[in-house]
Amino acid sequence: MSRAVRDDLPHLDKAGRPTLATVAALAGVHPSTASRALSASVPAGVRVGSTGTVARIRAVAQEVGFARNLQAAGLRTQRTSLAGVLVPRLTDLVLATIYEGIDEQGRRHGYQTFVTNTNDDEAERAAKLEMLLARQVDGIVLGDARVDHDEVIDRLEARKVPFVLVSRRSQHHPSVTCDDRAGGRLAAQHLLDLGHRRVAVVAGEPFASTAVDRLQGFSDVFREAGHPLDPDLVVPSRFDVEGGRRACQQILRTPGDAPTGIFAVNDFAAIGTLGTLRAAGVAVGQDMAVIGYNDIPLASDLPLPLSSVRSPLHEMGRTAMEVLVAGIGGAEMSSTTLEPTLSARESTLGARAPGDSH
Amino acid sequence: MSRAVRDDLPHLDKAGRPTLATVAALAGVHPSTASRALSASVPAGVRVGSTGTVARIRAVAQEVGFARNLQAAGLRTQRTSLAGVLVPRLTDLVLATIYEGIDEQGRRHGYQTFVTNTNDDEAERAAKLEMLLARQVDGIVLGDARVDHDEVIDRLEARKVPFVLVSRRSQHHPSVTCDDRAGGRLAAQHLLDLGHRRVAVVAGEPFASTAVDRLQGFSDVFREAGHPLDPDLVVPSRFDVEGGRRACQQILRTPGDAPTGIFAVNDFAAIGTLGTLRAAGVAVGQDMAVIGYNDIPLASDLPLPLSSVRSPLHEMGRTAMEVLVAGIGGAEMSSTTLEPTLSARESTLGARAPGDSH
DNA sequence: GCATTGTGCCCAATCGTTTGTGCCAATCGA
DNA sequence: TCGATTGGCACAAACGATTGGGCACAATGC
Repeated sequence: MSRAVRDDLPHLDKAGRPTLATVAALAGVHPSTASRALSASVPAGVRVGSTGTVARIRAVAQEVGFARNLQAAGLRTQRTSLAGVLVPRLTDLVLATIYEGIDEQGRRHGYQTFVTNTNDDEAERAAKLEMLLARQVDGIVLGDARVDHDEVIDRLEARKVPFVLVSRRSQHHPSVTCDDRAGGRLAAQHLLDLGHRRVAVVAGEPFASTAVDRLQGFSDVFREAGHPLDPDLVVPSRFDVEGGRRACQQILRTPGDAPTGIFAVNDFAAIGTLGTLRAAGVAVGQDMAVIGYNDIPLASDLPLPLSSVRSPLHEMGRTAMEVLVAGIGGAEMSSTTLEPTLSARESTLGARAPGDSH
Repeated sequence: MSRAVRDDLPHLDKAGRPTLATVAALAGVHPSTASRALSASVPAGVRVGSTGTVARIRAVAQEVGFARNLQAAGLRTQRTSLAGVLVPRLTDLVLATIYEGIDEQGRRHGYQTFVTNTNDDEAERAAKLEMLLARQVDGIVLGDARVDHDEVIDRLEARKVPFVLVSRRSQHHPSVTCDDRAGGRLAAQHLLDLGHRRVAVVAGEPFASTAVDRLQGFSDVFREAGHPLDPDLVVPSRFDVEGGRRACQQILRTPGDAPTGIFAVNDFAAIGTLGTLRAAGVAVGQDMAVIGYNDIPLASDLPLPLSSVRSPLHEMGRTAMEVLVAGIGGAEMSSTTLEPTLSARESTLGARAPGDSH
């Protein structure tokens, strides 16, 4: 373990930490030599220094606990090995999971990730983006794109910073998403197969392609089957528990025949829906089928296991970072779509499938 | 809106972005003058420039879309306005919520936060810490401290970087925590009051003070009441759903009288517990009481609302950042403890309290 | 009208690294 | 033994911003 930073070293920085000059002086070489000796990659055909010197310099660096000042290095090299990540909220497990995939893959390529919340707020998005750019990130993963026109994307293009969208698509821009339309279709077909004809949708935010596409796919299937959705039963919502709760309350207040099934475009909204139904005395799985989206880890462990459409969140994050790294390297970036699958459980099947687990 | 970065500007950086020199040249002043004109704070008694010049410089900066290179600025000023945050995992809603508090309060003081996962792994913690230090963060919030000896804390002290612990305490180091011992006592007293005498604990990770202290408080109350815990019914666990599931399986396998109540030191572990109990055909709320910890937002909306001890997560994060900022400013840092409260619901009360909501 | 004060800016050094270039000495072939 | 080569390192110039010091000029006081 590097140890005991001595206080009498030469060329310490103002915080008292050893610099490259410290190491160089102690090893009796020039800072430039120290820099080369400590740079990880063997610089191909370049002058690399004798093995003895390199070893000596590395030993000294180790001993004084030298840590390269990445700010200074980045200033010189114009690369930070930093990827910016913009997400709506990290308290949303879906985004947190995607982020983990991004970070994991980034690390494989030597990138660190700088993630920040935007709360889906336009002003905040712009401000956070500027912050990331000011910190000279090498590229950006955008997890909060708007489906139609997106000012943040415009800026990104103007600045010529490599970027990729994840989770949500926007127009033609390179993105890594799950096939949300197909996922919506899966949910719809499942409910149709179970005999439901009049269903409601907790539809999420209209500016998010995830919500829009899932609803679209869902709606298509019911229309094609001759049972088009009742527009009054399609209510927008936030993506969290509270959003689902409110949307479900509105659904229950809607006049006309009550639906027999509810599709929530997000598992947390589905849980809020379950809460509201329970408070209203509706027996989920019997009187009402509920299906969510994303298949978060706790869906199968709920007191009433939740049916859901599984999207490969972690993989989505990994893939997005892979695309970004390629883009930073100068490659052309293209979009990727991953496939969702259905996890049917008791919230739609009723109490007849106790053996479901994962 | 700053617009249309023209391509024919002088002194662009290598990525084609305008620099301070660009702005200065266009405004017909020296870069130093531009720097002063663009620095936010009015430097007390220092020469500040004529209002006309300042306005002109600012206009130019706006027009060419100048964004200060924070790397270069940080190199010169030795301040990054960056606070590092180390957490076990952001997919843990508890930590994600604390992080949001940290970030929110940081922003108030002009800090950005650089958060990263450590997965509670020692090697990863050390590596991530070095990374943050290499990026010259001004201070660090540590969300994954070990209760006993913590090597990361040692390093932090050696480097003389201001830091504060959050959520988990460790020895005498300044920390902002919830009174976990008191929280454990609340849970215990609640179960005792309901008549439970033989109870099990899904105890969390032994290196986390949160788990240790909650268990300690819980255990104390039962011992004081003359019903000491059966050590076989206290099983360590991870803090997630899967961890709770496994721990509960072990509890169910334990020979001897079955317990009538289970305390999980974390809500996700509690949900895993619910899942396992359900699969085993145990009726929670009737045959078995379950109480969790943290009172996450979905606890009240579960198909069977979960009793829990609420800890003020967001506030904990805010407070921690407040302490850190003071510490960076040179103030002495001291520990703060926040108070938990009980949220009793049907997972312990049975089906007789349908009116509970939040 | 002259000395004094103050205002508005520029100059140049500096933060800690990286990297193209060039010098010196050792090594090699003949 | 001599010239050509090359290995090993030092030099110095960046990167883009900040900041103490100082210069020129205008305003002020007497």
